[in-house]
Amino acid sequence: MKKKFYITTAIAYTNASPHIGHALEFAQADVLARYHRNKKEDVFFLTGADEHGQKIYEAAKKSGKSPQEFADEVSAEFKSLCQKLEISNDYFIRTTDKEKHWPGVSNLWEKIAENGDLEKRKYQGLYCVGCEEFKTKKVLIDGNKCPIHLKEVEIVEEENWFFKLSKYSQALKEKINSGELNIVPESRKNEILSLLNEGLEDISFSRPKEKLSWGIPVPGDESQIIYVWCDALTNYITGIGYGSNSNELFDKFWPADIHLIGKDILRFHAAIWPAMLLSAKLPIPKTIVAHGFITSNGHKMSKSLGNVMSPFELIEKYGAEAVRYYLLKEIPTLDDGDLTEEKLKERYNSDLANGLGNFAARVLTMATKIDLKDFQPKEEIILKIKEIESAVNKKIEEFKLNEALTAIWELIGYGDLIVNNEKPWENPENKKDVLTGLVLILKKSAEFLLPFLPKTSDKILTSIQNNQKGENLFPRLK
RNA sequence: GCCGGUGUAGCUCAAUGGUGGAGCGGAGCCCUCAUAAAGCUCAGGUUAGAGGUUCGAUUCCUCUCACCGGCACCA
Repeated sequence: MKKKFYITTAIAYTNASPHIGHALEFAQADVLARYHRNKKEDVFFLTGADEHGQKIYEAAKKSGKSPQEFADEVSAEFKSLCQKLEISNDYFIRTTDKEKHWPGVSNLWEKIAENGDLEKRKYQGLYCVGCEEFKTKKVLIDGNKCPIHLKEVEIVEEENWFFKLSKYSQALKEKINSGELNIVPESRKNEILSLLNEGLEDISFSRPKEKLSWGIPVPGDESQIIYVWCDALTNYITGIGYGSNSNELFDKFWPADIHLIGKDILRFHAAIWPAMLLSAKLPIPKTIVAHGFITSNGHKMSKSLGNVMSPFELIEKYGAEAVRYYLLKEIPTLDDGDLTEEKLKERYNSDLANGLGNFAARVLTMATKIDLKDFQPKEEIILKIKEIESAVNKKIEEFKLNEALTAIWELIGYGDLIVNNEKPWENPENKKDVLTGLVLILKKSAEFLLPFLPKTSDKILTSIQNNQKGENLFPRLK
């Protein structure tokens, strides 16, 4: 039986257009999905959009649209980004999908309720009338003033459904310690463990309809709307059919092998989500991978700093493959990384134009001039390729995609060196064994690169197959 | 405040209890199959600072400084 592999990204919150950070997460998940597909595993790759919540409701109102129209438009942008970045997702789940998503959320809610883990309680909070929302003590000025309105907050009571998260602190700790729930990287795992050591508190799982109008109603309690966590996190199972009339995909793919997320939402994925599943008596995900953020010139990207980069613009200007390459190579997979257009150009020229592109051109130019049938590459080359292959696989499985790329480029550099040392152009007929080796190196490089740069790899492999030089893969940038 | 992490060549980072490495950028040399690409050589860096353990530490311990992250209803 074929091994299955189910990977998800976080679903994007559609209160604003995609930014480069979304592109990073898409690209990383895409590499893993393609890698496992190439290993002939049965892969399902899910991404999607979180389209509920008061923020979206208000953003829609501001732009004079209905919340659904607004969500449709922004979601379309995310779908378009996926396409332009060559993301190979199998489905795009939307939380406003009443057919695909809502029934599963209601279903899961009921399962959790059946287990006695939902309870209606009075929630007492510090409320700012100006903001129309509750504030935590931490953000208040002088302990009682709203930081935006500088007015004293009021103590307001409202009713919420609460999820008894506290029950699950110990169970989660055991699952994480035993490795049943794996959290990558180690430092993030330790953060979660220390959080669990302090003990989790129950959390509210719904809001009164007056406070949160845009969302899924609580089953059996029309006065309340399901709050974001219970709604959004559930996408990971509704995206593969949980709660629908066909459980085929769900039965096959759940639990997720990897939830790839940003480090900012780790707590929700490492604590709340598994606790919900435990309560509902469903299997918990196997691995949660938290990636870092992109800075620009060392600064966090923000609209006020004016250093926000549009992924669409970068793709338009440099091509999807170049953007993918930069995100995957220059941003360490599990850490923060920096992106500027200047660095992107530098990387493009040094690695793609002068490295891969030029190597492909010089090898193909020589190789296509002569007939290479029946020649064998040297043993040494075959060994080198094997060594690189196992390094690449190991790095990918450790989620160090940038280091996997470094290994592939070591192979390209090895090939360049052979060309210089052997000078096959001087007497091609007597150097057929050398050229055969070089073609093999190029072919293998392209194969290893398939998950990272699918289009480029295809072009190289096609050129080799057709024995044609093909187009200039990455023209040098000025 | 509490907990954790990091601090190595201009930049990004790797490594080891015993004469400090790679990639990129920069300088020089050289070849010409190739996208004026590739290859070779060069950076004299007190491995943040101070102290300790040790025959010997950059790698172990302590302290100081700097920076970063976590400490729950912002998704």
